[in-house]
Amino acid sequence: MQEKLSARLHRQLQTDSQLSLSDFAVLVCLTDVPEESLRVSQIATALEWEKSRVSHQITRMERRGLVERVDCPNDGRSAFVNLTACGRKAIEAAAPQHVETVRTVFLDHLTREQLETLEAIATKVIDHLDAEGS
Amino acid sequence: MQEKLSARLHRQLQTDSQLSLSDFAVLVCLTDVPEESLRVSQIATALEWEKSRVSHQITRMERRGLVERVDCPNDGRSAFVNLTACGRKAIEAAAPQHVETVRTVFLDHLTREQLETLEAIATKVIDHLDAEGS
DNA sequence: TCGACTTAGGTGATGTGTCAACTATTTCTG
DNA sequence: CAGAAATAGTTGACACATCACCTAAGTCGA
Repeated sequence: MQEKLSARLHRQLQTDSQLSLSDFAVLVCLTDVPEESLRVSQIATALEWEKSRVSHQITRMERRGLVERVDCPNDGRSAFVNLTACGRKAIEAAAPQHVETVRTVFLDHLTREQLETLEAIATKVIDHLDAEGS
Repeated sequence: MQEKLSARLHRQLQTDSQLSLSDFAVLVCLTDVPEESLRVSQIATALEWEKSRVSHQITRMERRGLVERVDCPNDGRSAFVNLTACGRKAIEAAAPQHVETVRTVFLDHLTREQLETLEAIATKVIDHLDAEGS
């Protein structure tokens, strides 16, 4: 189910908005903060991605003009990732349709009880995975 | 949950047996038939993978000696994929530990009811995805 | 203040997955 | 039977993920 769902959501986002789920995830992070700017490590923490994964992803997104890297003046090691106008436009255009798709291919098929059970499962399994140190 | 689970299972399989989940899936297909041999398209159907994905995967596995390609005498277009001794050894070594990991990181945390609910959810969602033709 | 350690991030190799285009071989049909 | 269409599989380009390793910059104790 999970593989088919991801594939379906990925295809929808890609077709309708030329964004991947990874692009979308990063853009959501950035739009979630008022400055529309985060350091690489903050994105990594938020998404639970490796820093190298974030770095590669940002490189690709920068190439397409969705975000831009800006050196941090306080700390010469860090780099800020800023949302560009193009990136903001992209996610604003993509989000409503994406949310709608999540509903129609997934949420709408679940009863409230089923959703609650799934949430309980996920919480339990994730807690255990996190506890054992991955 | 799903991402963390896949990551965890992948890491276990990779670390303990030098196999990826994809390798494992292909090997399972092959060991499931008495001849230990399938055509590319049969693997694609069984795993619901694109034929191109299968082809790439087989190329990589062939390079490592897990499987081998054999031309089909009846149909010049087809190719058989055969399990090698090395491949059989690999999956026999990997399977018990992998199954055990699936239990300890996932199944053991679910009650019978939760498992049944999850199954119902998956069936419903998958049926719908399949029905809409993608 | 000097050197060890840590932290932030980037890079290249390799494996993985998708798409579009391609070759070669049936197979079907007029 | 000739040519169109379907089928089997491969390939190359690119996006994505992980790993191991690297650099540069800050931090901190002797």
